[in-house]
Amino acid sequence: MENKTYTIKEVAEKTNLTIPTIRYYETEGVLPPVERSESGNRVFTDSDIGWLDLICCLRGTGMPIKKIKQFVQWCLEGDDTIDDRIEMLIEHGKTVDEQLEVLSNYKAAIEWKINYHREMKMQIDARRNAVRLMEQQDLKS
Amino acid sequence: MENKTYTIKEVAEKTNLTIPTIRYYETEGVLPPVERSESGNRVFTDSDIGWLDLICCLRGTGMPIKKIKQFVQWCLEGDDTIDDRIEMLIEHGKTVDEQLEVLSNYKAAIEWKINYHREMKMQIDARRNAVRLMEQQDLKS
DNA sequence: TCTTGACATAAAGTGCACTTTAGGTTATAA
DNA sequence: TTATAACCTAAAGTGCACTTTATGTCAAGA
Repeated sequence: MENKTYTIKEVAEKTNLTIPTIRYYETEGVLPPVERSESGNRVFTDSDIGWLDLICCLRGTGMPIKKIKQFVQWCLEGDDTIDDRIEMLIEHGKTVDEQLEVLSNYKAAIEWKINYHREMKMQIDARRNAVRLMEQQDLKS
Repeated sequence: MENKTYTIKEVAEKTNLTIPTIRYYETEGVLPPVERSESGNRVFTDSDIGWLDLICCLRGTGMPIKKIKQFVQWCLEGDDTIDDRIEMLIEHGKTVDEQLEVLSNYKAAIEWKINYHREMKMQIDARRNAVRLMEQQDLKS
């Protein structure tokens, strides 16, 4: 289960990234260099998929590519960068907390809007029914 | 408190948008046309600020400008669009729920990473201390 | 009266994160 | 053996949401 390798297509399916995006991440240095077969094709390992999962996590929480690259480079540089890495993660975690708060406030505002519109709709329907009833009255007379 | 008017600068401060962004929203038709003074300057009301708050809420939850424009246009068209508006808000609300879930999963992953790195740091420090102690031993001998 | 600051417009520019295109190599299957 | 599919690179293109620039008007204070 550990030494399995994957083609770029398989990795794309596993990570929900497109093939060009994965290549782009590697050429940008966000994804560390991937092993190659004799013919030059990328041969991905579970470790590479791990890096991509990390990249997705950081991207999905709004971290720019450049900063992710910085973090990954620190990881590759080794022990001396451990404090920098921890600090970056903690700082980033705080921004994610902020995003969560902002987002749930917006969510509440949207719910409020929905209810407001629903009440509006009730009134509109009531008015239409009233008009319809009046028209029926007119027909009868 | 209701008939107060504002300059574009004041609105920018109130909404945390830049002046060009507010103008951009109006020219794009996302913000309904704002009243003008005799000299052609925009004169904002609380209602305009309300629109901008809505726009910020929808933008901040990932709705593209075009769709916001659609929603605002529906609002201006009146009663007949009430069902469309409610449907859009409900659908959008669902995507916000998804965003919240994804984001809190990512947040958990980051916390996990932080702890992982902290444990790593403990080991690195322990190893460094061990080396330091051994060097002191060497000096004594 | 003149200058300063806040406003205006139209059009071009920017930054980011990909995506698309064009052209080429390699391995398997009919 | 030839065609097809999966991979490759380098470079140009795209889409979105603004932002910047260039140029001009207008009202108020020195």
